[in-house]
Formats: sequence, C-alpha cells, structure tokens
Amino acid sequence: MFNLPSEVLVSKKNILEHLARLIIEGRLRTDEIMPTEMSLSSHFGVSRTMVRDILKTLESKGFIERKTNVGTRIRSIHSWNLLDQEVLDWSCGALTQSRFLLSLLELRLIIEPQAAALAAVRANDVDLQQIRAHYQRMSDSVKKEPDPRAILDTEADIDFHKAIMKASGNLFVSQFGGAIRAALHHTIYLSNKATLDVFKSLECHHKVLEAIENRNSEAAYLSMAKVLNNTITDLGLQTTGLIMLEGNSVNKIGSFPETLP
Amino acid sequence: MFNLPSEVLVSKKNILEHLARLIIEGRLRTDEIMPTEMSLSSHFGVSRTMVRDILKTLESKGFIERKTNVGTRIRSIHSWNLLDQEVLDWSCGALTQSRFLLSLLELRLIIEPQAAALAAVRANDVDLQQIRAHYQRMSDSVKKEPDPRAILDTEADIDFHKAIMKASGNLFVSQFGGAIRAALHHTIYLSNKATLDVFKSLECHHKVLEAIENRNSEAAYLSMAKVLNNTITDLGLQTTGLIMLEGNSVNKIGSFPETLP
DNA sequence: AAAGTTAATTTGTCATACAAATTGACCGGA
DNA sequence: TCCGGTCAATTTGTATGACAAATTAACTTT
Repeated sequence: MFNLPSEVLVSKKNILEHLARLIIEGRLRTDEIMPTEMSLSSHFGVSRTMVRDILKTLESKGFIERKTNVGTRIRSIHSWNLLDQEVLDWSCGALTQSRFLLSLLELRLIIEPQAAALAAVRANDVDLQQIRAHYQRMSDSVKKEPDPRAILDTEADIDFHKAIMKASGNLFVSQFGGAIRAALHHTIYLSNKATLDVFKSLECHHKVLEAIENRNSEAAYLSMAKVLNNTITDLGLQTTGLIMLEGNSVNKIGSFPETLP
Repeated sequence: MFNLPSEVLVSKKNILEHLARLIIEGRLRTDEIMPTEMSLSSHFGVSRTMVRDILKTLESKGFIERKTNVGTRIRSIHSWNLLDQEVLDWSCGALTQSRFLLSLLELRLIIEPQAAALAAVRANDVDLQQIRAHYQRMSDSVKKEPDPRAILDTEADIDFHKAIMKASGNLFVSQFGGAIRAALHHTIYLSNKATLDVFKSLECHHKVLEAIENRNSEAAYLSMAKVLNNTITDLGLQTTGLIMLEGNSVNKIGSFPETLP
C-alpha cells in the first residue's frame, strides 16, 4: 500500500506526491489513521525529520489532521484545499471522473464572466496591454499552423484568462489562476484535440478582448460566457442549474435536478 | 521590528501570528529578505526546528519563498493564499481598509447567488433539513431579544450560508466557507450593529430558504443577491461593475470606472 | 462497577552535526 | 580590462538521538 513504485527514486517530492495520490484516489479512506512517523520513516528509508516535513505539507493542503498520541487522520474531501495549485495538479491526474472537471468548469462559468465584466470597467492601460499581448500570442500560435488541426498555445490561453482576472481589480478573483490552468490542462488531456474548433475559440476570445477594450462590461460578460460554453460543449458535457445571461434575456441553463453524492 | 509584544508569551502560535501580521501590515515589504533561521531562533529563544516549522507554515500561506543560501524572501500580496481561513482572520484584523471588505463582498456576490441557484436544483433532503435548521437558529436568536437592537446569531448565519454552498453540489463552491465567515465577522466589526436591520435581514434569508425548498433556482438567486446587497448598503458601501439579475431584467450595477492601485 | 492512577504510545520540541546549493570573492590568463 | 574558473563562506535542507507533552488504555483501588 505504502510502497513507492519501484522505478521512482526515494525523494521528498516523490514521497509527498505518492501519499497525496493515495489520499486523492481514496486508497487511504477518510478517518483512517496513517502509520506513525517512525514507521513511515523506516518504511521509506528517510529520516523522521523529513517525514514530519512531508506530513506538514499534507496538513497544509487539508489532507490530514494530526493529534498527539492519536496519529495522523485522513480528512474528508470537503476539507481539502482544492484550489491549491499542487492539489489541483495531483487531482487532475487522479480524478479522471468527469464530476471533477465539471465542477471546475462550473466554477469558471461563475467567476470568469463577472471577472471580464469587472475588467471592462476597471482595467488600466497596462492591464489592457497585457491582455492584448496574450491574445496576440494565442493568435500567432494558430496562424503558424494553418491547417485545421492547429493547436492553441495553452500557456498563452491561460495567461489571457489570468490577465483578465487580475484586471478585475478584485484581490480574491485573482486567486483562481490555478483553477484555470488545471481546467485547461485537463480539458486538453480529455479532448482528442481534433474536436476542438480553435478558430471559433480564437474568435470568441477576440470578442472578449474587444468588449473589454470598449469598456462594455455586458458584452465582456456575454462573450466570456460563450468562450466557456464552447469548451463545455466541445467536450460533450453539459452544465445545469446556473443562472446566466444570454443575449438580452435571463436564461436558466438546463432544468434537470441532479443530486450528487 | 521582530520583537514580540512584551505581554504575549513566546509560543509557536504567537510567533507565527506575529510574523504573519508583520507581512500583512506591510512592515516587512515585498522582496525583502528575512533574518536567517539561526538569528530568528536566537531572537525568539526557540529552536531552529521550530523556526523552520513556522516558516514552513508561512510558506504554505504564500507569504514567503525560501532558497538555499539566499534566505526567505517576502512575496507580494498576489501570491498570498487569501482564501485560507487563517490568512483571512489575520487580514481582517490588520487590513481595516475597506478595499479588502469590498473585495470580499464582491466575491460573495459573485459566488453565493449562483450557489443558491444550484442548491435549489440539487439539494437533497438532508441538505434542505440542515439549511432550514440553521435558519431556525437565526430566527430563534432574534425572537429571544424582541427589542429593535436584536442581534443575529452570527454562527448560525455563517452555517446557513455554508450549508447552501455545500448543497450546491459543486466541490469548489464549498471552499468559500472561510470567506463567508471572515466577511461576516468583519461586517459586524465595522458596523455599529444599530445600523443593521436584523428583521429585514431575517426576512430575506427566509425567502432564500423558501426558494430553495420550492426548487425555484431563479428566486433563490435573486433573494440571495438581495441578502448580500442589503449588507452592502447597510454598511454604506457600494459595488460597481458586476452583472447581476434583478427582478426580470438584466441590471448593470453602477457604471463608474474605478481604477484600483 | 466506577473512579482515579499509572504506564505506554505518539506527536511535539530541542540540540547538534553534516550535506547540498548558491553566492561572491579571489585568482589567473588572454 | 574582461572573462572564466576555482574555492571558501553562508544559508537552507536533512539526519540523528534525546526528551517533553499529551492522550489513550490498562490497571488498581475503593
């Protein structure tokens, strides 16, 4: 159970990731007690100091809880720091279930259109410049490969969205950069790329850019929502229950009660 | 600078909080290098082990970055884990500037109406039961003190909102419990309580409850937005730039371009 | 059987030593 | 003068062994 895969060398990073995966994949179940620091130490062949260091990291991610003479108890998923960059990375590798990606896309659908709307009102010249620059990078990457299976520069895409969140002027909204990155990587991983219409995507991104530059917050909101909805439909997924604007009228997306575990 | 206030005893928790406050208050500026672990150890009169433990925590909050032979460098606010419970608590004490609270309320306005809408569609019986129970606690606390300066049970209020976020069925939305708690505590701290109309507030909360129980996601969205807007106006604040539904029509709240530092 | 006491276990803290990595100074040569 | 490389110093990272503190579980006593 606690054995590292034989091909990886024993290092702090590897042990940390290994334990994190055991928890995320559910092979260590909630409320279960992990082995003592001493036994982990001898098992992995590292010092207790290092084991404690690793456990402290896991604790800061919300994975475990430690008590004197009780040991380290696994905490439930509701306590995990899901927005932490590393947690997201590990989760994407482990939780291939679509519930995870759907939750992530839902979150983007809640945050990003509003971030775009705020950016349209608040972005300063530097912000605008950066957003445009990142768009340009996306655009360039497509034009370089003029065949229909062209691929968008993922990093440019991520930076574009992050720049908009930064331009929103809201300290908390800017915290979701990691979520964007994870969602995009996961999206690319799941899609067989051929199904993604990069030209349509690029055009939608351009509309977002224009709207923000024109200080049109409503258009910014709408076009950002379109960008995200495109991604969702391209993946063959569907969101339900969110209240979104669409065109000039209120639109209640979907109507199927869905109960989740 | 690094001296603890003389009245507090030297303990892990106190040193941690002290350093965190120094950073949050800006007395340790971005990119500045902190003293070495050794000197901190002798300064505070604790072992280097404990200093490292504390620094590791600060690192996990995004406050500092450590490099061999360089030392520990203070990171900018954009790297801080603002949604972390402790970071929020410390920040509320330190950053009394209204920008912080306004960002927090804006975040709630983005997340919570959507969470309520999702809850209306997805909540199961247990969820509904809990939401109602928390509302009941709020209601009881008001009725106990039937004078006009009655005070709402803050913890019940927090639990009510958290229960709704949990009922949204979205893993990430449930992560904002800490933000709610901080916002409410900060709100109560800033308001002189007399200005808060608890009866109106209670009534609005009841409408949220009803809407969710009736599976009416649009009404849930609208009434939750009202709850939050009441809070904002009660504090004499104003949000600008968000795209919200209001009644049956799209409403672009505010229109003043606001550039933030 | 209940309550209090003791012993054992496990995490928390300490002290010391050495390893690894990075910087910066020093030195040599073209 | 400038470039390059070597070497030493500094600082964080890891290892080890010991003891403190806290909590559980067993045990004893009434």
